[in-house]
Amino acid sequence: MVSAPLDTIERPSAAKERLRLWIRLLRASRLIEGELRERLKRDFDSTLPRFDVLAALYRQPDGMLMSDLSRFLLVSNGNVTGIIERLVKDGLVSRAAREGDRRASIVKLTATGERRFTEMAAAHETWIEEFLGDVSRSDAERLSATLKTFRSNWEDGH
Amino acid sequence: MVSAPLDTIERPSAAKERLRLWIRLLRASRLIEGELRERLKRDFDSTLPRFDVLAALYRQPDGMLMSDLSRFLLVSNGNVTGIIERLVKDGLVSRAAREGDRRASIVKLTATGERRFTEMAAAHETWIEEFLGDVSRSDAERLSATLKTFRSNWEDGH
DNA sequence: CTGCAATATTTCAACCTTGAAATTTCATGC
DNA sequence: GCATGAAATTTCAAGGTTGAAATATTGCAG
Repeated sequence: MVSAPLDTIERPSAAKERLRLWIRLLRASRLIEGELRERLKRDFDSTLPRFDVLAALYRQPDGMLMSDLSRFLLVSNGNVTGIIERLVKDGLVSRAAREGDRRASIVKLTATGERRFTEMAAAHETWIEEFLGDVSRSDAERLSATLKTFRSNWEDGH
Repeated sequence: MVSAPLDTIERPSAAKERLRLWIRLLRASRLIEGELRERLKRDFDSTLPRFDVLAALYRQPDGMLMSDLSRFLLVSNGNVTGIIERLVKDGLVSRAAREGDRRASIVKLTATGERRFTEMAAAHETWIEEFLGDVSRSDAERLSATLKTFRSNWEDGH
């Protein structure tokens, strides 16, 4: 037993590789998020959290509960309260008590909100294409699959 | 010319694939960030932004300027001001005017800060291994390489 | 019915974040 | 010397974020 396993000598451990991955993942998201934030502000006088809420509601024409939204977006309840408040004030979202349950509110896009969102979504798509256009289709598929697996495993255990 | 190109019929366009990639990237970072935030709070009564600053300073024993920090961490100047304020109050970071230039402050870890950071960093590594342990070494390497390429291309153009 | 746990949301303090304006200090051309 | 622009940082308002405590409503066991 003179030598350690090859893995620990000849290249970074798998753990180090995963740590490096996390750091790059974080930096990439921050770069992209920062750029998106800037453009949403510039072109639509809006924000990323608002965009996320609109996107979630767009997929659910029958509306969502506040708690549905916070679960789906991975943010706290109190957070959603504030964001919805502003979207309602801007006329992009409507809010009504759920039939027969005055605790729950059902939140929907208004017609204006829907129109506004489709504009934002179109711009968003071209921006992402601008940012990630250099990633080949096969890389995108592989990466995407890895991240999906990660998330499934994660959510099963938590 | 009866049929469109195969790409557009048989599977999502490369652009859609990249959009999907972005969404998964974002969700993965948020899941991990959320979990890290929770544990840093629970075990060290600290936060992710503070951890990031300590990590940056740990790599630069001679200290950094406020502006170095904000550039490296991809956050605004004003942001760094507040975080450093709290770290100084907690005794983890020291601050002094740069020799011969009273505009600039050089920020360093204190001995306490260095000790504290190494504890946090050790925990951080085991957490990341817990989160990403299911990602194989080769997947980690591939993903990491793709993200690195993306970032290089990005930073060249901006 | 009535009390009490569960559910849905809001409130609040503390912190993070940005971008723009203000402040302080430095460097340089005249 | 000195104005004046550049550089480094701070300040500030507006918004995003969390987690814990408070509020309001519902459902249900007895």
